[in-house]
Amino acid sequence: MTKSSGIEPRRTLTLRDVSEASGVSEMTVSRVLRNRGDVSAATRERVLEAARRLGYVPNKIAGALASQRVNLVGVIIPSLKNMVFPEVMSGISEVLENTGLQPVVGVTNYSPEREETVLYEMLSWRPSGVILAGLEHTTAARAMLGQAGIPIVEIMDIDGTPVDCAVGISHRRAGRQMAEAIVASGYRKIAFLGTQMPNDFRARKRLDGFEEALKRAGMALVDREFYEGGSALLKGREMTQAVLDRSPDVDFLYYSNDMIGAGGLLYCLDRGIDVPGKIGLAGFNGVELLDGLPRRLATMDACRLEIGRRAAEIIAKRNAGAEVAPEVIELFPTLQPGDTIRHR
Amino acid sequence: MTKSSGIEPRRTLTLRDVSEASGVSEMTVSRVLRNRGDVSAATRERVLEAARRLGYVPNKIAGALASQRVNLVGVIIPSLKNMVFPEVMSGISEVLENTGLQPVVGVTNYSPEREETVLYEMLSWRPSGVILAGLEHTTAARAMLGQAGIPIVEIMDIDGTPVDCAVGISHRRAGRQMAEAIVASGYRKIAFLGTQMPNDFRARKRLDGFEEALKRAGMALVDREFYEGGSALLKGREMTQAVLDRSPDVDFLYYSNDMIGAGGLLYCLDRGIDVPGKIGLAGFNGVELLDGLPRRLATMDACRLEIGRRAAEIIAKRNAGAEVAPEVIELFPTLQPGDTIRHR
DNA sequence: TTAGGCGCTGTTAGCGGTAACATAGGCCGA
DNA sequence: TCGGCCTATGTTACCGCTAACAGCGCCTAA
Repeated sequence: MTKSSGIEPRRTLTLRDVSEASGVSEMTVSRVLRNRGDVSAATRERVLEAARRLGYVPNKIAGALASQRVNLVGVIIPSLKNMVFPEVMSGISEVLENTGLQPVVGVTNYSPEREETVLYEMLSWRPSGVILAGLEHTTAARAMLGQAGIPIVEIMDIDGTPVDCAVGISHRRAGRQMAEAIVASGYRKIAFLGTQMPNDFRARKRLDGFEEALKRAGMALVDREFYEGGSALLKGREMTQAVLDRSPDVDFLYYSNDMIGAGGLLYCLDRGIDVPGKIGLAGFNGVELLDGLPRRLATMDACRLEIGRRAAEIIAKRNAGAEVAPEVIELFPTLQPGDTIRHR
Repeated sequence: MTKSSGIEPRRTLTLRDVSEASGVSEMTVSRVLRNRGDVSAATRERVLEAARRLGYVPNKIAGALASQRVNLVGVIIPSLKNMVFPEVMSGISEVLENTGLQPVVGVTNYSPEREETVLYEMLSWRPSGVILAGLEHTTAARAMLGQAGIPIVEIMDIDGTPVDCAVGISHRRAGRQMAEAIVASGYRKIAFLGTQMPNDFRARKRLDGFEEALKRAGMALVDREFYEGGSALLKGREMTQAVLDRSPDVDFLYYSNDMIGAGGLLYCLDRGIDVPGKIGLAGFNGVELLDGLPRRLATMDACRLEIGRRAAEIIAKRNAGAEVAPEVIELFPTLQPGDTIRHR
């Protein structure tokens, strides 16, 4: 392979190429391409034509270095497989779309160490802001966030102390509310089914709140079951079976998320169990999927879209120059009783 | 808010700060931080200590500009809400993890124009490679890809001409195979249920292949139904009801994806319809979710994880200096008959 | 007539790193 | 003793772009 025919992009194009092709200085080209400063219509046209013809793509690396501005917002979340996070992303993208800012996603797999690494990596690109899930981070991560000198928004959870801003719900309260609703409906033998993950702090907090409310009502969980990995729907079935076999007198199953809750619901229906008469069920998140189930699972909406939106708005506002004080925005999930908690 | 107490990071730190704090040149600090070149153990220790103490985070923007190397790989996909893509991402991340390369996701919402914009944005960061879904792009996007001078891998689909490399399955063939299996099982009145999206080229190709095979068997679709947006599971129910009401003699429902297929399956079971005796069902993708359903939906695995892996491997190999020729890697999905196609 | 302003364009000096080369000392064998 | 070579470190010149300012013609109001 020596030299092939025709016009070939030997090296990637720079402003200089466009400048030469259009007969103006690099600076003028830069101004045209960024729509900044005054450029005559004629020149602008000439430059744009040349840029288009050459197929010039600006080098943001150089631009960012020179201008000390980077239009990126780091978003750090535990996983993409849990539908919750793509929905948060939607909210974020939607708001950032009109601000010139662009989200960049990093995934931690629920590992604080991984989060620290991802954060370091992100900060090294000097983004205009960072949005990250949860309030629990390694010491080093907190230090980095504190030093970064950019807006930071911790999302999903507000039970704790944020580094800067926070947008989310109180999972402890959510757990409490669900417990209260269940108890009020007359259920007495309640079991919990959830993930094993020690780093799913929010699920943990929901359980804490749940147990706290039970205790206050003079009750306690009669059984609990945990899982790890695999198809959540299938795990929901398996865990439900395990619990019902082990504790036949259970009359309510509280799941740490809707997916396993849905699995449990399908299992109960398969078995012809009277839901919500004999056994009640509830999940958490309010995922869209539930709408298609034979019966609507009781759940609580985690305000995912709204959380994303609000977080992005904070970043955008700060980025536009507003000197906003650190703030905590609490959103309030609504309990959707569906058809799996009996009324009374 | 004037001046607060203590050590405050007035401006962000640079190599010079670390260099001054540790008494060596910037170059030596740079070498230590990148583990490149010879540095004495004593110096290395001193530098690392200083960097750690100051909380220095390298500036990759400057580094990238100077070294002309960017360890990013752009990944452009239609959506994060369709579980297929997070799974492809997993495959990509898994492979890139050990290469020093890092994926950066962009989402197009199935819009070619949006894809063009996202691509332009990404290329302006001069990534080491680009992975993008599908073979259909705007003319401008194709031109950019051709000019970029970096490895490009188009994934998911191989029915067409890639710009550079491609990894995927033949959706046309997949549709054909499914049709053949259905016909071979004795079903005769077949309906199609799918998305409205004109830009889901792969679903379109599956349908094309499907109809082609039907035609070859002397048959044709007896009905078809399309949807847009909303909960796929619920839409699957609704569409199924619509089709069954309209065409009561239908004996097979072919869905363009598993999610609506699952909705259809739940609907049929609710109605007490004999599946697969009276009506057979099939979807596409082989999503994990299906494992938890009361009955296993027939489907075809789209090789998502493997596609992600292979694509990332190509980028990694090229990035490591290998002069690989453009290649097309075809993967072969396996038909999983599940419990919703009758045997015979 | 002229100072001042405006519209447009160019020049200069970095942004914060890294490649490539230079240098200083120490050790070795011939 | 000396050249050669290695190790550890420093120096210099950019990478491609933009902020900031300078310059030039032309118009306008005093």
